[in-house]
Amino acid sequence: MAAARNYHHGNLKEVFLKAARDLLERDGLGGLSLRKCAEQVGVSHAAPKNHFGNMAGLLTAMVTTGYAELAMMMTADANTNADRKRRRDQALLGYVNFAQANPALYDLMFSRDRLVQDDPDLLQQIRACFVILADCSAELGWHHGSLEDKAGKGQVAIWSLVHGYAQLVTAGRFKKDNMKGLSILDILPIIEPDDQN
Amino acid sequence: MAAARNYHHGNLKEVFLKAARDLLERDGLGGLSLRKCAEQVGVSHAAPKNHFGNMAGLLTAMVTTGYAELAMMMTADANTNADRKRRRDQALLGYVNFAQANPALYDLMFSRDRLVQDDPDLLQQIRACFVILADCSAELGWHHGSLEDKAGKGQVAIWSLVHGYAQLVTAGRFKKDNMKGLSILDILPIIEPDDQN
DNA sequence: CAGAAATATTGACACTGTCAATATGGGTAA
DNA sequence: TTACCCATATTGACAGTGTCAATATTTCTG
Repeated sequence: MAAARNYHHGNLKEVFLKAARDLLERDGLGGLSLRKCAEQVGVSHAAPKNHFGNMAGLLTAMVTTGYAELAMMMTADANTNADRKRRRDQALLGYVNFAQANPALYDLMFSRDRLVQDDPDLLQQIRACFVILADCSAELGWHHGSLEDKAGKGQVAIWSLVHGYAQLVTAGRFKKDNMKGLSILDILPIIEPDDQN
Repeated sequence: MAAARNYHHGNLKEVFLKAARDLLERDGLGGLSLRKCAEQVGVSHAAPKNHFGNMAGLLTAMVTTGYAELAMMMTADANTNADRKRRRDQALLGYVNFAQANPALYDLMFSRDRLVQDDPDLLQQIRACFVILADCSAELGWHHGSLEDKAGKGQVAIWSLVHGYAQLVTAGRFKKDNMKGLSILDILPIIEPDDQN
């Protein structure tokens, strides 16, 4: 069933995905190629066609697993009965940790081309991540606007903030002295300014 | 001086850059190739080597002009003697407008690979943009922390927020009913919550 | 056990970036 | 003007790429 033999590799799809992610993080998207992955795994250059169709299919599969892992990183400590604020902080820290651990994949996860944007699995994983983030924005201390307005603005705001922070920090854009060492939780108070006034 | 003839095109660099940007926005980064640009401009496939060295050089030149245009979009109305808050809003709107007008280039501007990251011109243009953004964060209504801390946090926060918003909105991630139609200024009040309490 | 389906290989093709060698023409100094 | 240098453009070649059709091998199924 799960035997790695000559023909019929057995679990080529998983092994190929892992090799592709390693190569992506090592050499960047420009250094990733189907043929290099195939060589690394030890199969012929056309083997991935059966599992991924084409390059866009491979990248989409990689990104889909990325969103699944991102959701796991955000909910790693969710089973502990901590209060909402603590769980929210854990989710945001997990989000940034994922981006820092997989910077090239994280970039690819927000690419407009190269992916099969309407892939059902991909869309589902994206939605799952957004649901977690939206929950994080539920109790932002906003003071005006209807409930619906506050919800929409809060979701846009927290997603923009954490995504922008994650991408910029992994890109090395925060290197000035007064910016170094700041975590997402340090700049999060802009969303809850009345916290300890 | 600026004559487009057979040999010695005259202003090939500019024309090539424009063709590359058109192709980038039309077909995405994956659809951009030196040879297509060369064909479009009407020169041989190796002509760009003299001006850009290699593909990374071309992309770096494109991104550098992108940052220059971004700075212009942010300061378009700066000469009018409007108050600081109005200038700040104009800068943020200009930022998002640039991203929406050049989504593929904007993505490339934050790519970690494919660019010559230590190019002096590129670094200078990035710095120029950041200075404008940092100025926008100068009067955020934060209530605790030292002046230095507030400055660093404010810069990280506003850059993260506007970059995240720009990339997510151009990626089409804000399509839910309660998120549609929100501009960067709609979610900016999270930074100035005491505004109209 | 036989045929079907899944999976992997081989070979080919057009396209890509890059480089060396060559050709062309503009700029400059004699 | 003339002769030369140098910037610029072309040509040709090469290895590497994704993709596809045709074929081979293995597993699954009735």
